[in-house]
Order: sequence, then structure tokens, then C-alpha cells
Amino acid sequence: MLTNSRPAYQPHDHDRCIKAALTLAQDICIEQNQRMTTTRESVLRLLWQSHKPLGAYQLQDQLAKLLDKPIAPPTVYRAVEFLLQLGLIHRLPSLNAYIGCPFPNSEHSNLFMICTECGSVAEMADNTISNMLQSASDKVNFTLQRQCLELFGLCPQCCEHQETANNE
Amino acid sequence: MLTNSRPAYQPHDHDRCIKAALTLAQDICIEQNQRMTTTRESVLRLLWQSHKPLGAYQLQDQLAKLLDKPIAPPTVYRAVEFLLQLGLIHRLPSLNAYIGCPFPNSEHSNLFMICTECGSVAEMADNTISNMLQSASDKVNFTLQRQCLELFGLCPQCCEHQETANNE
DNA sequence: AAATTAATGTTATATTGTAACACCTTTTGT
DNA sequence: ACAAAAGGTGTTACAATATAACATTAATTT
Repeated sequence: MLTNSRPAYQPHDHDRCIKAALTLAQDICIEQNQRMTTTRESVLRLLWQSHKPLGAYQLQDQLAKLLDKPIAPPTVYRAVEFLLQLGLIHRLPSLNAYIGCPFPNSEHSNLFMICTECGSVAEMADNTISNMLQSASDKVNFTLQRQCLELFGLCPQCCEHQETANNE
Repeated sequence: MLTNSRPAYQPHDHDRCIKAALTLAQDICIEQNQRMTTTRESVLRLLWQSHKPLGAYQLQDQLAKLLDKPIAPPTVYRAVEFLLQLGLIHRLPSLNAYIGCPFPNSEHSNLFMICTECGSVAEMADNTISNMLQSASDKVNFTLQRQCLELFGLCPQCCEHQETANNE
């Protein structure tokens, strides 16, 4: 099982997270003969700034500030599209938002645990689950190509807070 | 395992599907002391018309024709909201679209198999999968509340078509 | 350096979803 | 049966998300 639930949910040296993600992204770009431009890298950096997903228009605002110039929606969507195709980020359809992928170079099943309280998102990749979905698909003759699994609930922190709140 | 993949993918007496769904919806409304109005029933009927999901504005058009009067977006969204809350329909976040739920009164896991070719959607409920997601959540201390699982691929028909096309 | 390709800027607009308030219809209590 | 209350719909306006089309600039190739 592959997951970033530890770092997503707990305090840690996040600058290292970001740096690692950006370096890896660079490598992947070179490998695939793609260009990691300033805009694209900035968007990726912003999506790694926290473990909470950002919408396109939040990205627009933050990108405008970061680059200190006006940014129009297409710029954001293009960068996002590029990063999606390289598997460097994911789109969370139920939130209309985007988040950095913690393991971009490994095949995985796009399983997200979304905290309904604080909005944090952790990703998990689990072969057992993938295999099970594959065989469930087989059973009904569905040719599985790709998947997006969104789980909603409470992250460890928020769950604890709620419990203590209830006990008062 | 509970699934509507057979009827979703194969020709069948769909009028009976619709009728059954509407009757069941009526029962659930009475049980929950809610009102199944003309608008709501029409929307439900439209969402059962085919095994393909409809967007809000497609619903708007079709509802306007069906009721022969102009319909504004809020009317659609209200009906949809109502049906969602009763569990009579689902929203497919990746498609911004809605579809009738084939087993509205049973707890289930919202697993959809979306054909990327023809757009048909089948739903499946499988305890093994639910349990597995539950235990995966437990492992990282995530308190699972609800889930939405979207699988993308080819339905049996479209898969077959593609194969024969490739063999020519 | 010119030609080509890739990326970005810019404007306008399409699509999806809501807020707010007026009006009507059904239910409830007397 | 009637008034009051609650629930549902109509209407207008607008917010939020996403894309099309074309002009311009930057990078790469020849």
C-alpha cells in the first residue's frame, strides 16, 4: 500500500515535500521531452503548498500574486492540463479542484480520502483495491481503463476534535 | 453483489424499469413523509428514460418539453437536490450529471462503471469492496462517511465493437 | 537567421450552479 | 370552513467553473 496519509495529516517538513515533488517533476519532464516552464512549475508548487486541493480560480489568484502579473483562466487551465497529463497532479471531480500527486511515476488507483471538515486530502494506492475493482469489472464484462475513487469522511485530527467536542 | 449492469448494457423492457423505479420512489416518499410532486416525478422519470446520465441543462430542456412550459435552472436543481437526498438518484461528479439509482433503499457504495465510448453508466454495490475501503480507511485513521467510486472504461457492447473494428 | 513548433496572452463566451424574493399550494390547527 | 403556517415553484439576476479562437511571444530546429 502506498499512501501519503502520514504527511497529509501530520505536521512535517513540508518544504522538503515540495522540493522533492518539483525535482521529480523536472525529471519526468526531461524523460518525456516536455518543458517545465515557469507557469507550470509555479502551478505545481502552489498545488504542493498544502495538502488541500485548490480550484482553478484560487490558482489564478495565487499565481497572479506569485508571478506579479495578471493571469487569465486559460493560462491556469493549460498548466493544469499539462500537469494532469504527466500525472503530476490529480483533479478531484467532486470538488472541482486539483492537488499534487505524491507518487506520479507509479501506476496507481487514484484513491482520495477527503476530509469533510478541514478539506485536507490524502491519496492512497492499494493493489488489493485495484485488483478487486478489476475483477468486479471483469465480472460484468466492463473493460476498466481508469478510475477515480473519492472517499469522504474525517481525517484523524478532525475526528479527534469532534470527539473531544462531544465529550464536553 | 448488487448491480444493474445487465439491464444497463442490454436491451430489455425498459418501461418496466421506469415504472418500478417510480413506484418505489412513491413508497419511499410516503415512508419519509415527503411529497412527490409533478416536477420531481418528471425529473426522476427523465433520469430513468435511459441508462445514460443527464446534465442539469439537458434536464431543463427535456422537462420544459415534457411539461410544455418554460423551466428555469433553479427548478431543475431543486428537484435534483430533493431526489438526491432521498437517494433516488446519484450525481456523477466527473460528468456533472445525474442518473437514477437502481437500488435506492439499500445502503450501498456508489460504484459507477462509466463507458467512455457511449456514455452509459451501470451501478454496482459490492460489500467486499465497501469492506475493503472501510479497512483501508481504518488503517490510516480516516473515519469514512461516504464514497463515490467512478470507474471509466468500455461497456461490453462498445468493447466488442472496438475489437471487431480492429480486426478489419 | 529564417522557419517551425510550442507556449502564453487576450478577449469573449459557454456551461454549470445559486441567491434572493415573490407567489402559489398544501397541510395543520382551531 | 377558515386562517396561519409550511412547503414548493416561478422569476430574475448573478456567481463559479471552463473553453474557443485568434494574436503574440519564446524556444527549437534547420
